[in-house]
Amino acid sequence: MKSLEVKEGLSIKKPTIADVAHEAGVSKSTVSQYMNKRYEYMSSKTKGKIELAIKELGYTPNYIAKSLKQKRTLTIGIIVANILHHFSTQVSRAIEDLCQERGYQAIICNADDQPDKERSYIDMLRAKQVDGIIAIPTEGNTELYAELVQQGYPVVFLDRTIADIDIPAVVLNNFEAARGAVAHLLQQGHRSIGMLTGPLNISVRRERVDGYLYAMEQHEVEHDYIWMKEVTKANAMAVLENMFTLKQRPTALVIGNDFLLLETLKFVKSKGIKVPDELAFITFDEVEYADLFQPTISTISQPAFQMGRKAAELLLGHISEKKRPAQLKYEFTATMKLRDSCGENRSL
Amino acid sequence: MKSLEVKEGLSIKKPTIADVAHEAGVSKSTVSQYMNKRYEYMSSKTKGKIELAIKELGYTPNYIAKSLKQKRTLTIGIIVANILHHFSTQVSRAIEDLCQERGYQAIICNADDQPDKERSYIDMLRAKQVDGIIAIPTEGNTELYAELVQQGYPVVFLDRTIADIDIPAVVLNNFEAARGAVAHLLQQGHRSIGMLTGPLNISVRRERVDGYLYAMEQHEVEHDYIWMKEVTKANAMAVLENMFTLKQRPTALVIGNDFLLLETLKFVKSKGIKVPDELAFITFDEVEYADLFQPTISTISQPAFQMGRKAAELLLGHISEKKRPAQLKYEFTATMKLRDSCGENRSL
DNA sequence: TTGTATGCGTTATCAG
DNA sequence: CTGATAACGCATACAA
Repeated sequence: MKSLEVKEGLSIKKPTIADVAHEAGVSKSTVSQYMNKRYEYMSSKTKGKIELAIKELGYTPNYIAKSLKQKRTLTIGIIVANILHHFSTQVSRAIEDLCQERGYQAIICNADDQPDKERSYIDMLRAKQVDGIIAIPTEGNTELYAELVQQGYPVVFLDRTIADIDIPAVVLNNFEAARGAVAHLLQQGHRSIGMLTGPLNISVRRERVDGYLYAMEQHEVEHDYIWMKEVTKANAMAVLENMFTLKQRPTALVIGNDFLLLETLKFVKSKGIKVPDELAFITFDEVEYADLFQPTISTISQPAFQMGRKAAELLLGHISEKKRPAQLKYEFTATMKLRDSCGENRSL
Repeated sequence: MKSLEVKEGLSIKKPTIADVAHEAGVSKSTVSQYMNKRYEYMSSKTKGKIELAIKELGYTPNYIAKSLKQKRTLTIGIIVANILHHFSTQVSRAIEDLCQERGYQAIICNADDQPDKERSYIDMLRAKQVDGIIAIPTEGNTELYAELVQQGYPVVFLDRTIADIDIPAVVLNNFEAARGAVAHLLQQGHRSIGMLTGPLNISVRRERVDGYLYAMEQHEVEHDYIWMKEVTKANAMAVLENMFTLKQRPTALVIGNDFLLLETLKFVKSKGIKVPDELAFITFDEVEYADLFQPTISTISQPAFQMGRKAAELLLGHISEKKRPAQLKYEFTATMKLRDSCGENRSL
């Protein structure tokens, strides 16, 4: 009963490799060999002694010491925009899964889209010597990222990319996704189509807007029918209300993310607007209730898991191969899930 | 331009405290003093030299080395049931926020309710010398937790507790929450009330079932009207379908979590059941769409943020004070948010 | 096949 | 006020 050794409630000092060596009557290096499974030239007798000593003492190696020596921590950092967003949790989960498969651990950090927090997390992660970083970056720390890449430090961007920075990025084909959604709405007969997006200080959103505008222009829609609305969660309702008092108001909407979807749903409900007859919409991001809502909600679904996994593969590859991924951009495709809210099942 | 020093794309060795000492013409210990803001007996001249050298070299301290020396990592581990659950992300977020305030970092691990994964994460976290652990525990590693507590290692349980283990826990008053919900339904005139819960190998769920049964018995409901259904996400639909073919089928339901809520909604929708007239329900866990759904969904809402923050306070307190929290149980109260789905706004 | 010596980058102790 | 030196726990080259 090893528990007998630790009667007192005091914090017990953990046994070290030296203790094991002493207990087993061998040297530290031999124990070290054992721990790292270099059994090749080890007599089964010493092996047995060491095994016993380890069990006896309840020895577990100290990774901190190991890391200091080996200059790697088997840990990576993830910097997400906000862990409360589905997309962030999904990619985190995917990254974590791959890490576990490969013996790595991930530290998840919330930058909240604030460059200050982002910087402070990067600094902390580096101080902790994490072997690499996967980030959903803001655009406020480009010099810092440039510095990292220049030092040969493994970094992979996810979801977003930053212009002129030589860091591989796993992204969605946002332009095409938005363009396709708008094209579908146009084809359904809509002419006045709105786009509701979060602040355009983020590449992803700008690309989506570009796709939207491109589709509208291709279809030669009059300028009066183009409603590109840059909103925050706080003012989305007000903007919608205002827009819908106007004559040429949109009959369809492309919504930028699940948060804005909620605002839209709130708006629609409060005004008693009929979906999709009075207003059709399709939203970026899959939501769990898409199929259950009345009407069901059309979505532009991102392969979040695959994207997260890909990012992790690239980063871990970079770490182990010691050379950065070949491509600079790994693009994934969104899939439209057409349901009732964009008028799929009605005759216009 | 410090960037000039690192022309080659090769991985640059980071400057150490020794490099700074050399550059500044002082000793390592003096630089160390400086880094730790022990300026008391330091001439402003040396201070300046060190400052300059640090900037010159772009020196940042190595926390791994620091941790090895100081035997603390300023890192804690969080073991959650599943990061894809809202509750887990919310508590993680709350914990992380407090950690950041106090200069700690959190490593989030997904145990997926699998004791094996849980054990392997605990081992890994300990190997990495994290200063403490917050866990939503399974009941498959009680000996391991017993060992930890016996070693005086800081652990706090969250959401769940384990019998006979001397570890402080932050929990919901599940019994009372379930009892209250059932009492409300009874008061609304329901008699046949069902309870849909996940597998009962988890204390939280058993407590809720106890609360449910207590309320039913208090109200002297006949045994035929008690529908306690232990289901998984996979078979929930089938169980519901089966139950609703029966004569004494429930007219109201208490749902155990947001996953089962989705299944119930799917069921209700596929069968065209009218809520709340043909079936009323209330669910544990707040969902973002509760107010938007048709009908709006009554919820039993947990103060996830406060619970997470409390757990973090207890753990960080234990770590810094070096003695465990006074109480063994910190109980939070759920709040019922009565909306349409449990018949709040209709006359029976 | 195993042991000895040295260093990883810090901090702590104690002289000076 | 500052510096030399010894840890911290492990891995590795080299010796034996």
